[in-house]
Amino acid sequence: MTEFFDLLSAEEQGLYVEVVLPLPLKKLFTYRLPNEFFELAMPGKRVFVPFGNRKVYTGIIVNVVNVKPSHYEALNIISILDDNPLIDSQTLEYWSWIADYYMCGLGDVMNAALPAGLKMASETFVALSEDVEYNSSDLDEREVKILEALKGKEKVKISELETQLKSKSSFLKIIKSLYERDLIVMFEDISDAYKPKKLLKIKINPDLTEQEQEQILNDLQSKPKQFQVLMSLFAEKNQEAFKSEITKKHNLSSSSIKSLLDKNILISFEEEVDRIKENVEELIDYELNEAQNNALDEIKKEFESKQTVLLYGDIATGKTFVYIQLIKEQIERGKSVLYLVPELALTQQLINRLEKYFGNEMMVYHSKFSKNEKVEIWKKAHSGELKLIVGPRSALFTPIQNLGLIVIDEEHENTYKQSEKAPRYHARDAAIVLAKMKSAKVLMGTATPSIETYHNALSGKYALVELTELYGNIKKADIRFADIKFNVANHMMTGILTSELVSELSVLQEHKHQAIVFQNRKGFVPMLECSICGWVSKCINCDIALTYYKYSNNLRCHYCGYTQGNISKCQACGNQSMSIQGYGTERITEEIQLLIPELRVIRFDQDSTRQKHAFKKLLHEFESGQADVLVGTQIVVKGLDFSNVYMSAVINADHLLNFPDFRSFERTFQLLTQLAGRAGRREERGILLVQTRNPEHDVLQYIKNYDYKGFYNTQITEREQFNYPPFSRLIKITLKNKSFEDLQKGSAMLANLLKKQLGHRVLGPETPFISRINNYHIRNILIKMDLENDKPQAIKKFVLSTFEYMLEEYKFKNFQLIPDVDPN
DNA sequence: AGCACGCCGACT
DNA sequence: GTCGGCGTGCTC
Repeated sequence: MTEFFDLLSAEEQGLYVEVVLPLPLKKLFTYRLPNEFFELAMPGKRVFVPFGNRKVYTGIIVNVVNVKPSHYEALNIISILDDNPLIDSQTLEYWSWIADYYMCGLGDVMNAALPAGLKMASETFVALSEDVEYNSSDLDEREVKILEALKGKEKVKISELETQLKSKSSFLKIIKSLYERDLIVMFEDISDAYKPKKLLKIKINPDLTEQEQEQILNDLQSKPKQFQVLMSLFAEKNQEAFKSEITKKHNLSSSSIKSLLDKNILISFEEEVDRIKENVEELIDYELNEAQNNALDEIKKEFESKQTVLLYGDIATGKTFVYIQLIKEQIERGKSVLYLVPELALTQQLINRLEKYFGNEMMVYHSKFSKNEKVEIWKKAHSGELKLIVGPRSALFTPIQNLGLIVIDEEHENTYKQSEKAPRYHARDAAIVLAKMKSAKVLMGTATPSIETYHNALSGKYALVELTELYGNIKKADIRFADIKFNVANHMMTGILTSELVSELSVLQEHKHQAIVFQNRKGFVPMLECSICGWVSKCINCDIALTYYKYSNNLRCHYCGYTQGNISKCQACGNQSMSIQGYGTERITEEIQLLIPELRVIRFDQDSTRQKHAFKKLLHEFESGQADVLVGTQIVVKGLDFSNVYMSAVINADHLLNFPDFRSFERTFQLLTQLAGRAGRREERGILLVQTRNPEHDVLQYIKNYDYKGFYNTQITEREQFNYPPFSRLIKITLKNKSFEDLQKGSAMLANLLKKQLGHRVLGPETPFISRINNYHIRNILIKMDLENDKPQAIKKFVLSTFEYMLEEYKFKNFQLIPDVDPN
């Protein structure tokens, strides 16, 4: 009786699943569960669901419920993709935390967390109808083109067809009309699902008796090629090998293999292989020095009572060796480790080193890996096979099992914060939350802690361990200032190079030294200015001066890519007196070259390293001594260890110091200290030469004296005084709109709405430094939340509901409102 | 995010 | 008059 009743109620109500979709939408979507899936449905499993009138997406079940949605008819799910949940409940909880804390949708988190190969979506395909016959004269030129393109093909992605034919927007209409005349068919298909890679293996037929084998060998005397194949297989383990490998190794032809297969002497079969090959070099060992050993012991002791430890150690104290030892111990205990690095491209040396210690148990999570490769790493992590994953912030989402420790190298790096797109998370902070959920430890290391982290370490929230003894014979660089003001006053400047820098550069070759020259990209880019009226060529879409490129002799916008060619004449006063202002790396390279022609100078920035291997090539060139000077942007500061660099130089420190941002001093300290660490790492003491108009500047003096603590003290006082982090939490709201007036009105309105409730916490709207990008005008509103008295989650909720309220208002529907929690 | 619909300007 | 641009709304 009860059974019958249950059945009836299931029939009446049905079972439903609430699903996250990998889209930037806030809500979950509810689907009906057909009877055959009742048993299989559970949170964490992936499902295929229809969405909109054609698309199919991969979603993840968040809840299984038995309440029928009241306002709409739920669609059925198409299928369940996993036998076991891909995402466990703890991970789902973690995702929700990120979504709530960073004010984005769960779908945004899902999108960031799952590799593309695990969230397949349908794509529209088109193909010719069967037995289609058409008369070209009945059709127009473009219709014929489409039909021609489809000829002989099973199916073509509609998006590919569109790009292939370079069609404009009438494309879809033509497709539609062809479809209505039954000339073509359209259907949805899942493209690019993960496919394991399979290779063909060959093996000596195990059914052959020994006598038969001998007989065959005898018979094959006259066929030396086939004989050779057989002999090489006998040498292999299990008398089997991958076909492609064995042909390569012994220079065999596949035709001789084929005849052996035909004769049934060999058999063939497919075997799944890893796409990611590990170059298992011989593992090596090392020994810690006394200081490192002490640090290690201290860290372990602190871990007994604290979750998070900050290892504050100067550059070149060998922090990496301490990490390695800790990782080893974790692995020995059956735990696994996540090792976060700021940017993989700049960490090659570290990765090579780690590979030597951990070989196959470690894997790098690289954004350049293909879809399928990423899925393989994911699966390996999921299965517990991997013990160490090294990667950038996104590696935080790999499903590593049995997590015991997260290492965050160069904790202060701002690349740990994702700002461009949701989820706008800070990997350092999110890692700490993850570790807490998994009862794992966190070790952060840096020579220049962020103010927030050091504050937490001093206040006892984190433990603090110091490592100050320099490794080997390394000496800290001598930091000197070259006074631009003095140079200018005494006519000693050559372009932008001070006499001090020139004289150092001119003796480089004589002393067989190398140098690194740094120029901040943001601070000073070359632009074209009229020397009579001061008019500057600006981008037509963005509020920003166009950057001048010498080699292509044109102007380009860094934000939208707009280019402009004809640039000899001032468009305001008409004079032919445009001159280059500002100095990019290109101009600096040129100036050095002009002054000291025999110096070999390499330029290293986003432009010169855009091509895939250009980066490595340039690095190698410099490393092997084929160049004397490396000129570059931020990229030269980080992680590059060149043993022969005697000097690093900064073209203009004032641009760094004066950058309008409460973190600009902190960043200057970090940058210059790191740069100093790049110079003179052998027996000889190197120098960091800083060009500035203000050598007496407090911050520069702290840098010169390597006095982080002194610097920290001034900073923390200032942060407290102006109520900046770590004494407050920030939410930056960016508003974007095409209409300038609407933006003005809307941003004022939002600020007022927020102020009504939050009062003095709300700052702005403010016009950012670059106030228009791609024809969108931009305003910022900043919310400072009090750390002690405010409830951040309540404020965030209020902010989001205010967004909704505002978007409901007429004219404000087309606003982009982008919240960024803990902005950089 | 994608996709359809519907409203306006510039062209065969 | 139509083509094709873009703003608006909706997706279980």
